[in-house]
Amino acid sequence: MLELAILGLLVEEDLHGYELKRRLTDALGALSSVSYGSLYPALARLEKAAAVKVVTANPATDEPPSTGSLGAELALYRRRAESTGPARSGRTRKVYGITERGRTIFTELLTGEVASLDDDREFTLRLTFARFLPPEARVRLLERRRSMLVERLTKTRGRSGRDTYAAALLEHGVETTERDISWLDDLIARERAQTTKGRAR
Amino acid sequence: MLELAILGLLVEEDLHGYELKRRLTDALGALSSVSYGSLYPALARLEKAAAVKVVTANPATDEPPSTGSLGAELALYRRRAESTGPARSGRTRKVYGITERGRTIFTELLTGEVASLDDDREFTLRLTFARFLPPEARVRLLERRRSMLVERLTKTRGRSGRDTYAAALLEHGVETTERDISWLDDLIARERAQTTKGRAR
DNA sequence: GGTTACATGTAACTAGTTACATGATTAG
DNA sequence: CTAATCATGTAACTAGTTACATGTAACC
Repeated sequence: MLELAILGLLVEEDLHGYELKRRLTDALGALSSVSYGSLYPALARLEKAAAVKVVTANPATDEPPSTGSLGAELALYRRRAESTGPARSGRTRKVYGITERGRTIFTELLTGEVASLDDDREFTLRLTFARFLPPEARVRLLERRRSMLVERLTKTRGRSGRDTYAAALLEHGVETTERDISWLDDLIARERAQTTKGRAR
Repeated sequence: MLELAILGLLVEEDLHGYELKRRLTDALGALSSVSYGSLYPALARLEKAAAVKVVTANPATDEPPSTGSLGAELALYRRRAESTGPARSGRTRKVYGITERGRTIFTELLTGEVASLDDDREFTLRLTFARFLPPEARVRLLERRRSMLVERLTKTRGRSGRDTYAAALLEHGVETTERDISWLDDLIARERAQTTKGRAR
């Protein structure tokens, strides 16, 4: 999960560990405030797997040598001045960039039919980076999540709370899940409309 | 977390590991389908800590020697015939009961101002067993959760999604959190009404 | 008499955490 | 010159998972 998040952030811009942590904590928010103790080892693993590589110790004066795809170049230029900052650093920092191999791994992790979408954090993370997926994969993701929630509902309906609190919890859970489902329906509908329009159909 | 759940279930009735697992998976539901690989070691730890003890290999013919508190005796009798079943077993099973020490630990875990309520699962679990808490502690739990959610909201509001998906996610998150807060407000109001009534005030 | 469900347990692994160690740079 | 912030990294721990190993008893 952490690997996916790191790669997702690096797709659009080169970043060093410290900054990466900040983004993970407050951009991806409440769900995953990552610690350095997991971040740096994760970066090391990714580097060993050739998914990322150290770009430089000061990113402000660096070559943007055709990142390969996805119109990321724009963001790259914009950000370099903005938040990675001009030549400012503490201890020498290691700025990481994603490799072509990293992009492949990223897509695999993001699509990955393997993992269970019954983990809310997992789904949230994937949807955050859904813009990097082709439309069909996006719809698949949304629909897999939907059927998972429907299943959860039918399971929950069979139960009843033994007291006020358990009952309130159960009922609130059902309502929340129902809202989640119709929210997904909206997203799916929008997605289909988009696709259909694109195909001029 | 697992320890808390186990003790919570044992407060009302003696159970063996296999049955405990079933309850944890479908009674406490979607949030935590526990595996035997964590359940049995947890039981062993609890036994070593004298929080639980093995009651018997067949619970149907056992002494209910004044469990000590909380009107749990009723449930005890009810359940013994019902789900722990009459003398039915596979391999010889170990039925666990909670000890007086276990009850103390349970209450500590349940009240525990230590743990972070930013984990949704943690809060859900606690509220599930909230009936075993005194009213004041219950209100404290609800209000701690509430302020945590308010804080989450203010943090989230400062951000904006960079594309449709991230934005939709953010917006839906805000709405869900707002609903959670007003749900908590209801529970708190009900709790206060109850307390006031009890005090004839 | 074999499959299914009941039942307990261990070993190796996963994915993170906290606490610590270290050091550079900047602001006051 | 010293405190705060930036920055990277390791070690020990936490809380779970999956896969395996073993065995009983009921169902058909």
